[in-house]
Amino acid sequence: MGRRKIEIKMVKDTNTRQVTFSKRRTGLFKKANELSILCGSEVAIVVFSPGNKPYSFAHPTVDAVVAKFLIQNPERRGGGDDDEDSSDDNDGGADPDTLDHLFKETVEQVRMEEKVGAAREKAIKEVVEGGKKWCEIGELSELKRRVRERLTMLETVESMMLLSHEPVVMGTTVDNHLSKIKRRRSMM
Amino acid sequence: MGRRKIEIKMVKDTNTRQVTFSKRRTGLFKKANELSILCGSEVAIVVFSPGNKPYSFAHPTVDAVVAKFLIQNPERRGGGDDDEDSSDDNDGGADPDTLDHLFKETVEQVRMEEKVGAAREKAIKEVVEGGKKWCEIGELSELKRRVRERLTMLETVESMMLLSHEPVVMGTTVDNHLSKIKRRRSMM
DNA sequence: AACTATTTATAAGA
DNA sequence: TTCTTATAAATAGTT
Repeated sequence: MGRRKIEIKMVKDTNTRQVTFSKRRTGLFKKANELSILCGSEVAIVVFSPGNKPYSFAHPTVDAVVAKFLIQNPERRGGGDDDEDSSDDNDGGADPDTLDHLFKETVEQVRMEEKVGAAREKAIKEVVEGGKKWCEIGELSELKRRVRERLTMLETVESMMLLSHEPVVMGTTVDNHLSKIKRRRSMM
Repeated sequence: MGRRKIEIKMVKDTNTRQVTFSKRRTGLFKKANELSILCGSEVAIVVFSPGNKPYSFAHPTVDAVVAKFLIQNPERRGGGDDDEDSSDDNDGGADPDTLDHLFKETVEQVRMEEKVGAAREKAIKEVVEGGKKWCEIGELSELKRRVRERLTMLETVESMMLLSHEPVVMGTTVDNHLSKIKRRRSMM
């Protein structure tokens, strides 16, 4: 697509490589934009330049699209390189905004978290194994505090769920539920 | 780029839209592949077809690239639509595999988790606010158990870090550290 | 950053 | 869906 045909292999000259990156990244994002408009599809692209600067294009958002992807593909884990995805043939969507879907989504998001958590553990292990000195333990305590908070939150939600098995008046707020819980607890 | 020029706007005919999607998705992934080879860059693309099927291309992996992106861009949160990223001009890389970098990465990963956690909370709240019935509380307990496990892990790691302030013999394993910790605890 | 000679992607059509 | 092909678009090398 230029004065000459080029082979698709690493461009050696650093300068040329950077220029190629710029031009092609622009082209790629333009194509992605057209695709999202023409077909109304959600798209997310993340790419790092040769100098390791991050660039992204997304519609509506990297986070939204990637989260949706990870949720729909929970069992794609551990795999390898380059991947084209999606099983096979005729386009059938995921289930819509059913309650069941919401719950599954929730569970999958937690699984996702766990994955990230595992990566963090690995990183920490590597550091500790290397026998490095460490001086930011204060930050770790902060993390612990946050995890504890989340545990509390989970327990609260659990209570809320239990309550929601009762008939609930439409428009009832979370706060209402919470005060119900508190009342129950104070009765114990 | 075809027999006629087309306007970039939603293709109305469902069939044509699906065909356009297929062709353009292929083209987009091809371009992404070329970019990653020519410039040695990491790339990840996630896109949903008009029928909501997920497709992805990545080098080396969607997870790896996206995680790296989220880690490097912790403060891009809350934002809106279409985005091109990266501040401005000349390509300067992120810091290499320093210890400090590892720690930051770790902390950012936890932040990422929290974000996902927040999304989950939101989903749960929506369901509970809607006053829906729920029957899978068993799953929630499972989540609680996992969070508790993580808290334990964090505490262990903290101890390991404290120990690692001592001179450590190269080749010392995590298990060695753990037994040291256990010994200390039994002495308290 | 611009400029073009070329190569490449792709809209229609089969 | 896959292939063909006329044409639009992207881009490699150059300035």
